[in-house]
Amino acid sequence: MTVEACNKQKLMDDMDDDDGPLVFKRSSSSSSKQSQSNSGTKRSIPHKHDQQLGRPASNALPQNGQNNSVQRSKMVPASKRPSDRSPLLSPKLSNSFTKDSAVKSTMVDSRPSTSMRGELTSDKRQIKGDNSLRESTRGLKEESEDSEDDKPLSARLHVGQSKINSGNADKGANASNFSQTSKIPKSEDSDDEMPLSSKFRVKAAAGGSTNRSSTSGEKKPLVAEWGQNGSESTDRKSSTVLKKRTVDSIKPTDASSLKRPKLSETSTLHKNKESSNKAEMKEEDDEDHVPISQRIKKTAVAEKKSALIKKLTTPTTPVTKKFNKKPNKIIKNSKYSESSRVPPSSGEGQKWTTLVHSGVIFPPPYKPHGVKMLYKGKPVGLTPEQEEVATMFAVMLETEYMDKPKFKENFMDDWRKILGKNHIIQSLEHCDFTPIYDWHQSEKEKKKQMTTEEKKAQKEEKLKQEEKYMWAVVDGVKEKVGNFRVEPPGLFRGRGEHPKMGKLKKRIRPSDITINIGKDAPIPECPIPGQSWKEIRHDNTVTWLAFWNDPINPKEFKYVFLAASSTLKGQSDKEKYEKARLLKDYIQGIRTAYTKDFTSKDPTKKQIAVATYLIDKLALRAGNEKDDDEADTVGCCTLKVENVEPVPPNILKFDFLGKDSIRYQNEVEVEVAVFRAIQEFRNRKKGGDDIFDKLDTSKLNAHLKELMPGLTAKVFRTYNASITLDGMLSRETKGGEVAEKVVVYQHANKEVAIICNHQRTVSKSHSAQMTRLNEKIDELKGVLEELRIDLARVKKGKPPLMSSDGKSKRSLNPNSLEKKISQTTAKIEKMERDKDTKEDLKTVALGTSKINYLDPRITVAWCKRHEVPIEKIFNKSLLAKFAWAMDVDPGFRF
DNA sequence: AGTAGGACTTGTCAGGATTCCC
DNA sequence: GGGAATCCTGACAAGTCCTACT
Repeated sequence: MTVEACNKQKLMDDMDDDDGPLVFKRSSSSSSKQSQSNSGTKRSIPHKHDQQLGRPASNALPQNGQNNSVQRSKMVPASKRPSDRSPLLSPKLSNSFTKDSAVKSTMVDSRPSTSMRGELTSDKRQIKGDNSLRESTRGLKEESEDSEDDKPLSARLHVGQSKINSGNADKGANASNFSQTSKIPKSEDSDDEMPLSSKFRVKAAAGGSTNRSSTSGEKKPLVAEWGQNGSESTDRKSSTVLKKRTVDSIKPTDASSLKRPKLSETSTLHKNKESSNKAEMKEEDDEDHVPISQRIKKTAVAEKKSALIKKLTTPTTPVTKKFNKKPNKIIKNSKYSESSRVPPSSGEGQKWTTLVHSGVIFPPPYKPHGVKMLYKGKPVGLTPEQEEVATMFAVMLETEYMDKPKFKENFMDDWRKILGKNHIIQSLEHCDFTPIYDWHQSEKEKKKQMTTEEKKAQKEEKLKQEEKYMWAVVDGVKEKVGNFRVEPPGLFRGRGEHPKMGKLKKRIRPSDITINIGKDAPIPECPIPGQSWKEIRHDNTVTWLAFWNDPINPKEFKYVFLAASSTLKGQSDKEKYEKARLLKDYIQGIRTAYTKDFTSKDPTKKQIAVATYLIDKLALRAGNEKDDDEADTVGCCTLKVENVEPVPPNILKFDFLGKDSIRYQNEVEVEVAVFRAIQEFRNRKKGGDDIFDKLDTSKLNAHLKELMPGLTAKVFRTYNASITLDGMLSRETKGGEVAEKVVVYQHANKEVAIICNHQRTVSKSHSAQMTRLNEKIDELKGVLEELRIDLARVKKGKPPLMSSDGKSKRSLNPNSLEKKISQTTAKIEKMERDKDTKEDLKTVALGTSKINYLDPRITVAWCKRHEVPIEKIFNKSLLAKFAWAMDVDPGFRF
């Protein structure tokens, strides 16, 4: 533990120094999704002529070089229209500024300067901006929404949040702890545990952290209804009945079970769950005034930490399985004897003891179609091998890749190798792939036209062929395999401006594949006669079942792993969240330490401090070094001078391409010390030079590990995401319908997605869908108006109005009319909610954070507390993936 | 200490499956 | 019943981070 004790006065001084406001601005530029040079340019609709490639009519494509996707987000009706919601709940509404406004909002750190969290947290921020502007724009809902859509995700949240905290100021409660050590358990609602980016909303409602005790949900824990592990799962379909191991059973030493031994009990005593939960809740109620982290007995905390530390440094001791809740599959008279099983991760990095599987399945060999493409207008015959590659290109005619010279160049280079030097085809310019494209389209159409029976038969046939590859037996437990299909050959579709896009991804053969399997297991038969596997290994320290070298980048690998629902994956998932939870106990000290180092004389220390601050505050990725043959993207450690522009007095403007070439744009007001440090790091450097020249991810992570065992840069992302969800759910869930609670969840989920910059392309049909919705709403409003008139007339004894087609309507009694009116009103409200939600989420991808960053136990516990069926939040595959989290205590807090 | 290799997680999208609505 | 909307899943690209080697 190298976090040094912090001198309180020194901190205060630092704080005074940096006492300026934190500003989060929206940038005025358009969509933050990607930023390729040609981004946003709608492609014209050529047909055969424009590039001689025979490209048919095409649609405009999204900016990151990928096709638009259909609307994917799950629409959950909002409980209220955004305009009716508290502005505190709606970033969008609270920031109704016009598109062109350069600085949309400003947050001020209004915290008393005596706050210990001081310059780090900036937790009490206020809108500095012009009230009248705010007022005047409040009415411009539609415009503001539109303008919001043009904002980078990263900026949206900050802006949105800015209004949320107008100066509540109960910081500093933990000040006395602050200087002691970096790992002081503290109040769960302490701002120190909140992501810096979302702190300012802390304590928006009184007793925010304690509302878990106030819901009726506790009376009837849903877990009982869901079943023990919540995963009904595909597993049941399996022909062989095997035993399902649970994560808890594997990891009896798990931190959380140490922390709350009761949980395990609860899960075992299934029938008594209700009462036991009640009892637990009562206990929690009694302790409501005590922060959760302090409720845990100190020894338990110590144990938890030491357990984790141990896990992180030494292999876990094998422990006999303690519980075996609701085994999904049990092999009758199995050869997989239970006694022989050892929990994964036991022994020296051992992940399994026995492993049986059937290897991988290969795509079918290429079937030539014989359709001739044109070269200089004349049909050209191609060998099947040449035709196969031509077809790969032809089917991509309608994609944005056709606008990328690099793609075409790489394709042509590789195709030429197959065509041979003296082939008639010498230049892509003169190629017309339309005949092949058309053939492909007609094949697609034929497939579409197949009858349901034919489709079903085909599906069954496929399933029959694949069934045996779909499963592995790990330590006697049947588990789903993730990606058992070998990738078919194709053209590499690198994202962004990947230098290798368009290159031929050659066909993978058995001789390319290394199989990993248990020593005593039968070696999978090679599915292609006459060929054999490259190598057979029996390495039980890894979880992969097979791998081959990436044909595009031969020094990299493609692995076959178990599916996300497998115990092995679940276990590592749980460990990930436990590590992030542990960070909660250290975060205060870590922030103290890096704040101190903002002004360090040691340049490396100083860079580490500033980088850690950015990772903590903005949830940036670590930023590993990249080769020249990869897309030019950056993360924190690889930020270039040109990616961060300091704007005095203390604003940093970020603009860079991150993972998947997704653009990150954000303007953030930072500590003055950080601002100065960044200015200094940029001094005497060119635009393309690294800001953090003394730093790389290994140095940064090595440093982080000194602060907390197992801490790496990415843990901050998990931590920030999960603590944000936990906090928001806790603060913002009020009573009401399930649908309203689901909206609260969506809202929290959305904020996390914004923090993590999880974007998606707007669906092609979005605007059409919105138009249709508006039309329907208008229509219903017309109906409503008519009903009201009829009611008034009927009450006066007059007949109802004529219907729109001029016929007279049946006279209804007032009661029926009133009923109709309320039904129609409800329908309109629902549609308005749907519309708002749809608009709200058109550029935000909620799924990624749900799958990767949000501790599922937060969600499960919240569902239990508020009687929200978990199926409203998790789909079938998430339920399977998070089976390990399903029996969490309703009182669980991250 | 630096680097490459290796193993695993995170991320977006396409397209199939399912549901909704007329 | 059929088409559109929506949901879900798999594919596979692109990250992170650990470890072993030099």
